[in-house]
Amino acid sequence: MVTIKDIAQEAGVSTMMVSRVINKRYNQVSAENIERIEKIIKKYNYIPNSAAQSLSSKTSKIIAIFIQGDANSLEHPYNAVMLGYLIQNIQARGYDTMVHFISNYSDVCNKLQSWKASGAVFFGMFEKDFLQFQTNEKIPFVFTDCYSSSIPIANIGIDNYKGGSLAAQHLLDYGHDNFAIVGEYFNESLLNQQRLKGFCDTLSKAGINIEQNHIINFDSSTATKLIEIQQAHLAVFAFSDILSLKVIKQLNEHGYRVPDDFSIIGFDDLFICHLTSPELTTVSQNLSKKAEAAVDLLFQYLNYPDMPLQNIVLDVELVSRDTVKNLL
Amino acid sequence: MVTIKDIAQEAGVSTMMVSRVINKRYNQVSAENIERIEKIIKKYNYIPNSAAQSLSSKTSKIIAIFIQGDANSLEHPYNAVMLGYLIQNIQARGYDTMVHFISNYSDVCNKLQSWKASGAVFFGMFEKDFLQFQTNEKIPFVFTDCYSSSIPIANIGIDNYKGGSLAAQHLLDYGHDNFAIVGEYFNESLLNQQRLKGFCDTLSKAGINIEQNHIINFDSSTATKLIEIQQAHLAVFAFSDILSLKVIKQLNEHGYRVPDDFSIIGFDDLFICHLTSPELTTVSQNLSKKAEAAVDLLFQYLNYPDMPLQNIVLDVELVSRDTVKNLL
DNA sequence: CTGAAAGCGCTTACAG
DNA sequence: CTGAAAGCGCTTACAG
Repeated sequence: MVTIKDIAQEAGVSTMMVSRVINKRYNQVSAENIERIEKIIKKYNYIPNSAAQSLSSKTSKIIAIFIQGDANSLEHPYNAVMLGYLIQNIQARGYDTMVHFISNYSDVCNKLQSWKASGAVFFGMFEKDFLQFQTNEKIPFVFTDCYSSSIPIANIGIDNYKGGSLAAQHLLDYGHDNFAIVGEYFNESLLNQQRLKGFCDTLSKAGINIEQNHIINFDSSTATKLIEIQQAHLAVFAFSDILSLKVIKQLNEHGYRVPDDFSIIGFDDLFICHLTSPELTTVSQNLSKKAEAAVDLLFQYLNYPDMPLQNIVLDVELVSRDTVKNLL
Repeated sequence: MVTIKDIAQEAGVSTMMVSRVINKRYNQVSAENIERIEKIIKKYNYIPNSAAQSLSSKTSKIIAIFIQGDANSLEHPYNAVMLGYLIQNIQARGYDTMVHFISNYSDVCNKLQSWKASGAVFFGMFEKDFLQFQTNEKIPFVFTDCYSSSIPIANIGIDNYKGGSLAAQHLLDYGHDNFAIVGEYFNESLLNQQRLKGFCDTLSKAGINIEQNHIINFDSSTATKLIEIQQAHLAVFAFSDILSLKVIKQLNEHGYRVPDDFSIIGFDDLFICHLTSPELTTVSQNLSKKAEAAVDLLFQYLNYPDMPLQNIVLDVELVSRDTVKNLL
């Protein structure tokens, strides 16, 4: 295994010179030496030992990604796609990515400490305890979709209120006046509350109020409930695309059709929704941009540790496809 | 930051004793010392520096996962789920996972060398060049779904021939006598050829031969082709679940219904297929087991480097759901 | 069962 | 622009 010492020897310089070239501190090395050293590096296909670099510099070019839960998390396309884009963006910056599933606080600290990671990205649901990291560790953290009111954190999120509002407006535009909402974890998630509020506020402005029993926590009897409250054509706002598919499936099993009997509008705009027929009308968020923004923000903290914590809110847009019936 | 030296000092022993305890070489330490040292480790919540460990031991508890392609690879649920299970199994063994998207040979060598990874898992499509690793590097490698005839590699695959055969038999059992096959990359992938052969051989035994124009390379005109060759009810064997969904969608757009007008049978049995209606009949492979087998095999090579290269073939089974019409 | 010595391959901090 | 010295935090290999 060729080391910095071998390169230095062959170049007739000190190891420090080689180190400077490796780290692209070109202003500290003569042009002549840069060229000579790089040539030898290439000749031997020399790869620096990351562990040695880490040990002496007390940091490493590793970004840790923490996913709440276990492997099943990646069955949800949202998480899988998000993970993919995060890794890609991290890789594009010359850093390596470690991925960990976690279930508790100490797991995170261990992984971060032992590898001296440069930074971390969190995604999935995190309880308040998790958010405290920010204070206990000095390495930069970025959360995604963590909408916490109490604790200031660096976060990349989307405009959930607007998403709910766009969904409502679209349905109103298509002449709907009979609504239901299907979600999960209403109480535990600020995200859902924002979508709900955006939806209800917009309907409210049009003089429509949603009754409490039209707000449904998804389970196996959701279709039954929807059918019960269906006086006329009912428009359902589901809080994710996957949830939309599940609802459509349940309705189909009861012999009802979308969009003929029920309209439905989802949230996320996952690739998978293009494979269904009818194609899902949905509130679209751009995961590619979201991941990029998360990594951008992380590297800003990496370069400027004293930068104040930011909560970045990305835009959403409505994508009209085939699951909302035009009643006009 | 507390180090092995601090622990040793407080325990009144050498750093070697602490190192032995950390590495669980308990037979080299007195019971008394084990207890004392472990208590102090816990007290300070001491976490070993992985870089230091790696530098002196010339290895690290890192497994690298290489995915051919870029972030888009994870849009395919198969890849995403597989990745999740792999990470989970690696983590369960106390190792950390680095994930890399790769497009060429040298990327792999760099990553493996610089971190002194203990082993690597490959998934996605790999050309012959990639398979050569096995000889150029001494760290253990496991491929998944790499069906190479020429070069011996360690691989976890499934019984694709049987999968094709099961699909054919199921359709025969349901009274079908009119068949088509939809796949991708027929020529580049031994996997597809095995599925094709299993399917055709089984039909052949029943006295049925598939005409060449019934073997279709998927594109946007696939439904048109299927409709053209549909004399009676046509049974389509698609080489993946995702492909099945795409075919169903195309057929729906032409006004045809599954399973009324066409029957379809997929391959993989992804979670996502339970969300569609009708639910997909498919050849099921167990990704959880596949990932576990891959990690098991990798660790066997890690522990017994001289073990001969194995090609493990996992079983598949047919899962009958709602996309195949019973013609009897 | 125990420990002193040397070294892994780099970077930091300093001096010139 | 250049380099000698020291050290990062562990483990290996050896001796007892």
